[in-house]
Amino acid sequence: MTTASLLTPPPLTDGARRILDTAARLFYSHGIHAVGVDTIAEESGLTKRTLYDRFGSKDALAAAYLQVRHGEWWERLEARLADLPTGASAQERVLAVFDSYTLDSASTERGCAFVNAAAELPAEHPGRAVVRAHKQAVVDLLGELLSEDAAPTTDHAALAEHVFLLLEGAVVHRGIDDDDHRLVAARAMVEDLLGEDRASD
Amino acid sequence: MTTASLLTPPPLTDGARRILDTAARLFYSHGIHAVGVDTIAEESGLTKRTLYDRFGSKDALAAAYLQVRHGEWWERLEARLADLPTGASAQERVLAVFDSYTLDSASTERGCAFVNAAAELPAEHPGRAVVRAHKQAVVDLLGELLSEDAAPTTDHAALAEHVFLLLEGAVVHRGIDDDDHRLVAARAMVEDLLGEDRASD
DNA sequence: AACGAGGTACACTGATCTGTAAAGTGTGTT
DNA sequence: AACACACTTTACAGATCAGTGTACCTCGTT
Repeated sequence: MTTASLLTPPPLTDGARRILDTAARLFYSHGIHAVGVDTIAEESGLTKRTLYDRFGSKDALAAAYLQVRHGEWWERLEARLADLPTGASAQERVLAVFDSYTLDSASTERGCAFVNAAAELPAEHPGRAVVRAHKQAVVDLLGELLSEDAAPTTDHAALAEHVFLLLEGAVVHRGIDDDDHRLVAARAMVEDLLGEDRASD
Repeated sequence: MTTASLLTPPPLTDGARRILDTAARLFYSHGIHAVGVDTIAEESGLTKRTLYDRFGSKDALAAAYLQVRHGEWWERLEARLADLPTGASAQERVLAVFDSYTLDSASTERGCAFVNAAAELPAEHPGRAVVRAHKQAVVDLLGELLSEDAAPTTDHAALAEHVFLLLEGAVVHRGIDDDDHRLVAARAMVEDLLGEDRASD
């Protein structure tokens, strides 16, 4: 409930939507501090006045950007999960999370949008709450995927944290390295990790 | 050689040192974009003129900040490794890397300085090369620590990558969460990981 | 005594930053 | 006809940004 409202942007007018999409693209590629509101207005084909009428402040726009980013990520992942054959194992479903990064390289070129935002936003910025909510949602999702068919003896929460940290490390370095080799490597690690788990069934 | 020069700042005058120390503190706490050169000059008790005479540009100063940051991190870690009893296992030595984060909380409050910098710096910024060199040095170090007494059957490089990703994920989230619980958890995961490895000797 | 190096003081440039003021246009609804 | 709404245009405020020019001071070295 709290999380849902934190991760869902308010209803938007057409113009606001265009501003937000433009802001999302620019914020992700160049960072939030590096992009001015004038640039956003200009590139979206709307005016700064509209931007402020709709969003109130650059900080609020940045927070909305993170909400949009979460929404897109979540949708892409759910679509990928839905595409799996019925009865897909927990392992296959968790690996689909990694694939959603390696296969959509354009949207991961600069690493994790949420980590990047947290890196440059002060503690009191409204976007930081969105970042925390997003990360909590990812951990929770991994926990749910793992609890569906895993052995009752395994600690699903701990395993989810392990997979989560591998994922985070790999995605972050996707933004530092020039390629996705760490994502591929992390995927293999998780495959091993969950393979061993299943072997102990 | 290349790496060493990338990670070592040039010799500095006393004033330059004070400017750099001040910049390091402010850049880490608030981000590079968020801190102006006027603030750095003022807080270091020197003038902006001196800053530019010594460093030439803010970009160069930011790159030097990352070099200093790496140097301090490396020294702290070497001291911690030197404090270990002689004949300490690879596991103990790798875990010391994690301890260097959990036990020096002030310098990790905002997560990984290098990841944070990469998040806000454009691809062509000189600091990015320092970030990559630093991360390479960390992976290499882990690989060396692990190869010292591990079983010959294990793939040290792959194990080092695994530990590295857990470390990276945990340190990054140290800057997002309010506590170091993920660092503690990651340390335990590595303990397990290397424990199993030793059990297969 | 001369000189260079490190540093100070301070005014300044030109650009860019977030945010606001004021007045007006077009469209659809009641 | 009246009104709300989304949005426009132009202009501006006030701050801050990185970076420079110039003149001067104080050392230690030669």
